[in-house]
Amino acid sequence: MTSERFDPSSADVRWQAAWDAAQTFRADDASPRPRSYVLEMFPYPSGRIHIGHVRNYTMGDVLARYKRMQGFEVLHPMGWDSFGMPAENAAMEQGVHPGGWTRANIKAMTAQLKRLGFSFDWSRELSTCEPEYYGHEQSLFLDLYAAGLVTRKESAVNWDPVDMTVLANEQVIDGRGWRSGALVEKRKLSQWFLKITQFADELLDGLGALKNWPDKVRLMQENWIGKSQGLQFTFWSADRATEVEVFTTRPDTIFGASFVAIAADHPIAQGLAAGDPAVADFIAECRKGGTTAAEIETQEKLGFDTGIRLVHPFDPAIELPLYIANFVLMDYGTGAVFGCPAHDQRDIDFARKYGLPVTRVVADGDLTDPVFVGDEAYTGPGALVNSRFLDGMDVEAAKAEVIARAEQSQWGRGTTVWRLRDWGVSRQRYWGTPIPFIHCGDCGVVPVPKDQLPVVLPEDVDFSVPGNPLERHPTWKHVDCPNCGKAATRETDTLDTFVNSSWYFLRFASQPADRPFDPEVIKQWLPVEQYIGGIEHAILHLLYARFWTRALAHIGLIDVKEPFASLFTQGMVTHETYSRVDPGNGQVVYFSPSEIEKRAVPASPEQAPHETPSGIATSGVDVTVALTGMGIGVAQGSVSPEIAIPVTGQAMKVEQGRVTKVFKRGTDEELNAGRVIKMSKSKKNVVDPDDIIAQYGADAVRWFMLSDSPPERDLPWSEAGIEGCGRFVQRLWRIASGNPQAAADAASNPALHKLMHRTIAGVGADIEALQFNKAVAKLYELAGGIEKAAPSAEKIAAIAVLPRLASPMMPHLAEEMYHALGGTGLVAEAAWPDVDPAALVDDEVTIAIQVLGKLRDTVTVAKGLPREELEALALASEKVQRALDGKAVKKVIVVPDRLVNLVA
RNA sequence: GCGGACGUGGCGGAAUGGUAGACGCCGGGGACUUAAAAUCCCCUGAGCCUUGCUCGUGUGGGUUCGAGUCCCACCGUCCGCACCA
Repeated sequence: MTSERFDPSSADVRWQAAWDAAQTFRADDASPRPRSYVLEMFPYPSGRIHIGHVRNYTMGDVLARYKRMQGFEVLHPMGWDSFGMPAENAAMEQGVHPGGWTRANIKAMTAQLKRLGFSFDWSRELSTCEPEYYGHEQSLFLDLYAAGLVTRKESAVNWDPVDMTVLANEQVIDGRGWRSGALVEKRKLSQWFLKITQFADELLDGLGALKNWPDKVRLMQENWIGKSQGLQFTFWSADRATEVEVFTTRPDTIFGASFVAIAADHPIAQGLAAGDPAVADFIAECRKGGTTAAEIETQEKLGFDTGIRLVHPFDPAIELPLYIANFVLMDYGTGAVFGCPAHDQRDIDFARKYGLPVTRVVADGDLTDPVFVGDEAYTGPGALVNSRFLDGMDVEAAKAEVIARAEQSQWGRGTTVWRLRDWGVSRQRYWGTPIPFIHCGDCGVVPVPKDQLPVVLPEDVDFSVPGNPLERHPTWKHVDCPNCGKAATRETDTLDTFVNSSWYFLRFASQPADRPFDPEVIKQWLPVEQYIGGIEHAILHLLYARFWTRALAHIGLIDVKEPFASLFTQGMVTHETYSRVDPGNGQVVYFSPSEIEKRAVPASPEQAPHETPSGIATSGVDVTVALTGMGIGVAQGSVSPEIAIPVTGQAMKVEQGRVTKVFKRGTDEELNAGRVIKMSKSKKNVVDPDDIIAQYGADAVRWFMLSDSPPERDLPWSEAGIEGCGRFVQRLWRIASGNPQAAADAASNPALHKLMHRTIAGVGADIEALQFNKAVAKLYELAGGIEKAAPSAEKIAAIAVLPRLASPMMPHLAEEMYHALGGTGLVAEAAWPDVDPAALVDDEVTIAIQVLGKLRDTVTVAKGLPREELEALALASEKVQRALDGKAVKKVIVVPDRLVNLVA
């Protein structure tokens, strides 16, 4: 019972229902099978599934399905990272409730995901905005608080005085709120922090064990944590009235010091400013500087000599001027440094500008002259010079010596400074996890008792006025103090949404109603065997999740320390862009590539004004791209003339097949074929997954996501590419439905037998290595091999194995093929085919014969032929003799079963 | 500026130091068809004096019997960080 064509529109839903009915993808905690936890980063419910999600989840799905076929009990869950700002923005813009908006989005996106046939265990679906999730998060937060890992401290935030809200750094544009346009103020607020710095060392050391993480991500985290070892010590003025604590990673260069500099925000600078308007002016000048990358780069080094002189710790006779400098950061180290211009580029820039001494203390080869020439600091290795007792030591020895002496004389100590800050988790926002604390006039900050959890976010809130709706809710924040019973108020800050995503992988593994998770169940699933997501989460999300896992292990709730054994960061899905500068207002207008089709039209109206564009390129006529005229003065919805762009970039208007106008290059009407970039609404180059599933079926879309580009690189979307995938789906279907009867006397086909087993082994290895593009190529080869083969038992066997090989990637088609071939049950539950190791061994090999490293001939011989025979065969070749041209062979390189290279 | 990745046909890309361009897309030719779609077959890096030869993996050097692959320098593209003491 087979139809001519595979019809995804009926097959997809049919098999999705079958998997559902059989509970195929339900992970069983009680299963005797070994465990495999495959996880993709869960999405924010923005409204629509993006093609990038499709790529991400397809990769995870292939691995999860393959692992299941390999006999693993697979946990492959899906859920929603559903707290966050877009819901509040929608509430303000559209007058809807954040919860309603979010839940409607989840519903729509769930339907989209189901259309793709992903093998998710939907019974474990979770949504972080529901009390069933965030209530447990509050409980964990209280546990961390009890363990001393949560603190409250004053911290500066970006405050938008019009919207009455705190802004993230990314929301501050040119010093103004992105929505209100109001000048942003720095405000000090008492905020909640998680003590991630307490785990800085562990988080850094732990990276070393994450062998299956991309080096790039480990390096980014390492830099983010930013460990620096050095010496912290105090400079005093001769009269002991001023002391400046500095930190340096180069204590060895202490005899090259020529100034001390403090940040504009440093207490000493602030103190001086109070009594001296000139200092105050200078500090104001420093603050003016922008904070963007480009501004910092071009910013000049500025300094202000305070007039204060500090004495050198090793010799009171040496005095150093104390400057206030704009390049010193208050929030790193101690907010003060000593400058050694000869060996630090920043310091030499500063010293040259203010005429300070530049003394060489590390020899650059034979250069030992104390007078340092030039404007480029020497930061390389060398021996200490001009440094008294340090002379002759190498840099490392000198560092150790200075630290030892400082500690002995008690004016300094060896120390470690981190770039990593404690994690501020307070958000003055409505749509987040309420922080479970109560402020009492008498008792201070009191944790909400666990039996009163969850602290539920009220739904009846008002977004018509700016500010945090929790603040002005009539009843919500008013509670009695759990401690003394007096009237008190709830904390109205909510948790950073990164907290939600810092432990969701635990809740997926185990979700009892009465506690966050069951440690015994966690033990059998964690760590996640393979985590897949975007590189944009290389630092924050992945660092926070690692921290939470360690913190929970630290307080004994779990005993896994690293949540993700392997990490894979996939590339983006890109698409071409088309744009044009609108001559009217000078703004760039984008056109959707979906409106573009290739066709030939005359290159100019002059050339052939009445030619009808045909589908055929003829010589002398440019191949052009025709674009319907959305956005070029044509009202949407009307019948548009077309805009055609020849490959050279010149655009023309085509009406009813006639070129009526040319948008000349170099004029203000030029139309540009832009770069291939990430899909984005504003560039009008998005492709909606629903549209392409409807057109080609889920399997073709999945297959495209895996084809061609290596998964870590960007994948360029193309219409031709997805069409090719659709064709391959049909091709496989024809193979399976073609009824390949082997004639009784048909010759056997050992080559196909080998190809089949090579493919089974290769596809499996490629999937495990996440090299899906290679697995795809191997399946194409097997399909081609089967099609070319004459009827034989091997051909029947190869066809029979095809559904199982295709199942992880094209699950709906695979089920259909499996049943067409008489399979019972579900191929999704079938075992991955066995490999015959004997079939992987070739008994014949092709030997390359080279002369002087250049290929001259090949011979096919039995495997394992001895060297002498290979050599003789090589010399017997006519082509080789011609290449040798009578020259004597001086040397023969033989690589058995591979090649012979004759050196003449 | 610092750190990292990458550079192979018209395009996406294959290639444990050992036959460069697997596989796919595009393109060309043919078969089938009244015709089209679909499908199938063949060709498809460049050049040439075409039984074959020469050149060819960003550029220039090097190591090697042999380099897309290893080393050095440079050019270009992309990404991350950013005055971190």
